[in-house]
Amino acid sequence: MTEGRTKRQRRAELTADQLLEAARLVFETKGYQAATVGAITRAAHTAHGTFYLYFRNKRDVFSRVVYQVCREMYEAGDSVWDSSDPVESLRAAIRTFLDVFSRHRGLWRALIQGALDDPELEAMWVELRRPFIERTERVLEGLQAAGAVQPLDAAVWATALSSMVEWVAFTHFVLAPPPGGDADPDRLVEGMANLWYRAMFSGADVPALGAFLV
Amino acid sequence: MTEGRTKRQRRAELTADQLLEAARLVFETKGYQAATVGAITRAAHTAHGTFYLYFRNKRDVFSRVVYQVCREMYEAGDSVWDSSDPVESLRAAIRTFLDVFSRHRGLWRALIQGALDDPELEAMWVELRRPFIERTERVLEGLQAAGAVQPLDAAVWATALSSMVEWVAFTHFVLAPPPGGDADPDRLVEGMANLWYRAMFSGADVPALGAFLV
Amino acid sequence: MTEGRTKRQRRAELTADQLLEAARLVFETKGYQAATVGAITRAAHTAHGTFYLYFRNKRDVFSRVVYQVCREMYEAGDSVWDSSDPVESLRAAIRTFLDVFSRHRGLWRALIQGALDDPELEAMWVELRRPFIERTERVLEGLQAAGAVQPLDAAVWATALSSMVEWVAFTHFVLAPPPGGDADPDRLVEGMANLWYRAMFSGADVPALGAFLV
Amino acid sequence: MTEGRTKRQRRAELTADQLLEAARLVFETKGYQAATVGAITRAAHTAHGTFYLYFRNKRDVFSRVVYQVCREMYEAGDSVWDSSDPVESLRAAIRTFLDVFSRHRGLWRALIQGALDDPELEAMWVELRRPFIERTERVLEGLQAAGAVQPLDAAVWATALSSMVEWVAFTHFVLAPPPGGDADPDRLVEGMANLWYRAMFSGADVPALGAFLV
DNA sequence: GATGAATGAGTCTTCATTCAT
DNA sequence: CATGAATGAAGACTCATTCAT
Repeated sequence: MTEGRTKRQRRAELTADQLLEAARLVFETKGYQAATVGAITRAAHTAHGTFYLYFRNKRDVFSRVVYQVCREMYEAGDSVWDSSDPVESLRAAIRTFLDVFSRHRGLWRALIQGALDDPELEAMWVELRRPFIERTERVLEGLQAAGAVQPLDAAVWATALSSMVEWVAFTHFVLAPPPGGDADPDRLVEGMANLWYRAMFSGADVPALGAFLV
Repeated sequence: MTEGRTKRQRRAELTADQLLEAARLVFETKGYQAATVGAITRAAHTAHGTFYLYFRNKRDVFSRVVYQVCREMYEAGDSVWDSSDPVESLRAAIRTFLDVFSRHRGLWRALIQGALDDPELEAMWVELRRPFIERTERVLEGLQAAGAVQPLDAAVWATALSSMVEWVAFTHFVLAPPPGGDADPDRLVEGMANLWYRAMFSGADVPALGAFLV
Repeated sequence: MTEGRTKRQRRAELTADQLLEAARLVFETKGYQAATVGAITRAAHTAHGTFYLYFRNKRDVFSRVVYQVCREMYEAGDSVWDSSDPVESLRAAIRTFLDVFSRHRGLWRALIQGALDDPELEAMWVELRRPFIERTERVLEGLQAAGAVQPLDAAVWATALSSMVEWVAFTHFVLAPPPGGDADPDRLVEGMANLWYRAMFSGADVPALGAFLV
Repeated sequence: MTEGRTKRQRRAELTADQLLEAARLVFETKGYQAATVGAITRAAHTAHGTFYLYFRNKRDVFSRVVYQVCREMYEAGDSVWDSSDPVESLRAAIRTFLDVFSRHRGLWRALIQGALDDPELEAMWVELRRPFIERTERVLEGLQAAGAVQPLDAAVWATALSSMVEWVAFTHFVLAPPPGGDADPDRLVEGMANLWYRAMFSGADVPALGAFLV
């Protein structure tokens, strides 16, 4: 009896995994709106109706797919902050982010599509971004508390710097590259690490800006 | 004869304007995908078929609507760079951007939706962003040539700083604010101007970063 | 399990048959262009979407409907060629053709409409005609090889004679009869059989034609 | 005053001719259903509304276009029947028909489309065909009265022979040629002239047909 | 657990025709 | 005579979701 139930459970789990994996594939290649339940079940070699045994609807699978990937992303960022060289630390963090991001470019596109299509997905996405930003915020607060950087608005800076990396990644890896020049990831990493670094550790007084502006 | 033609032309222009305005309204409130030609003509008090007298299809109106707004945005940015106070210049530029942006939040949502839905809109959007970024790039190059800032990768920095402002604006004004804290535009402006400023004009040597990181 | 599947399959087959039959009816009465998927599903007591479960589109159903009828037509012609009386053989063949043709007059109209509307249907139609013509061609070649008829261009004759019967049938049974006199099928059969017969088995030398022509 | 009116009339006639010519072009290239009033006025460099000054609707222009061409066709057939060689006479008549036909293939397609689409056009077409058939009928009656051919049903034969040439022309010049063998017009002419000739002037007794049939 | 047949709402687009100028 | 702006009806096709087996 127990064995029977276990067998069933295993079958069910297998089916669920198939569907989830198929969904990821479909969302990745087609985006959120163009992905259909039919395409997912077809890719999972499952009957159409089976889908609704495991997921409430398209939104439901999607959020599970996204959740998985986000966790991976967040965890990837954990291991990088240990260098003693500050610039190298930043480089590594940014590079890791860009790596993971570009590996899932299709899914990112789908994520934005979904978030703009469905308020619940939007809320989910906002929630998923938060830990990333808050981690940065804590770093900045730490630096500040230690007197390593001049006073700054940690919350805003965290948002701004995170947004910067996120949106550069998006426009470079998700959008079709503009004709003429594809993105060089290394250059992006170097440039952003440098920017970030200087912003945090600057203290110089500088002359008026006006003269140099177009 | 001429009067007759002019009268007709004026009527036609009026109709076109009605449709364009109605389209803006509809895109702004419903987003790109949910906007239908029917909704637009209804809002414009026009027969359904009249739409196709002036626009090839949904994409066509949309790009015209977006084009209008983008021009407004770009031009709004032109008048700001004249202060002699560098930080104030930055503040003004960012504030202007956020202002215009938040006035068209619905349209921005629609723009991203459209760009992710339709490759041609995507291309258009990429093209619309470019002048903004290139303007920043020219500013950075000017500063560099004048020796006012340390050497930096102007192209990447321009992309990064533009992306930062754009994406902060998007996440704060387009996405539903997370429960708990709405964005304070002034604080965003202040924070980003400060960040930008320090990044550009920093020159300090700084201690190792590692110690302060979580 | 098997029973369940069979039951479902039977239901599905039934639905498909209903749709096919409804489609035949609709095409027959309305012609190709005026026939709509909506009319078909209404006639089949089916939801609109159900149609697309069994057919790709209008062309698809149509070609299946036509295919069915053409097979019937071709097979009807098989059994006739066994009389020992040559004229009677011809009569029977032509009469059979005219019979089947007039039973499906509406469909023939639709077939020509469809063929002139859609290149793929045109190709299908050309292909469906071929076996009819080629059968006649083989008959003519057989007669020639046996020395029963004088040398002739079998391919052209087969085309010409087939076209004759086909187009006479069309103009008499599909087109509205001209005011004044409906066609007498028997007379058509008799006349064409006679014509065909004489063409094949003539050998006489004849005087100049010119004198008798208007 | 009179001159003014005449000028106007000339202008009007010119416009009408432009429209008619444009219509012929459009029908010829697009067929009946796909031809639109818009396409015609565009080709005629005329305002859309101008069309309705000269024609009641699409059917109206179409029948005028077709009428023109049919007259040309009928007249082309007049000059051929004077050879003293009967076979050559037939050849010339058939060749002329095929020539004119193939020069207007597009219009023939449109004619059939129109006739099957619109009962009035159907009636017109039936009426246009009649003189062709009746001329043949009179020839056959003449031959019969002179004892040059054996008794035959002149009406049916005229219909049958006309249909033969007409439909062979249609399937060879209007329909896309089946892959493999395009039509050789000369061979068609020769074969049909031969067939027609033998049918009319045969008198031989022939053996049973059955043995040679597949 | 799994199946897959059935549903039906929802939108874009074309075009003949009218009529005020 | 000529213009061309406006009309609005009509139809194909997709797809999320349900439910009987």
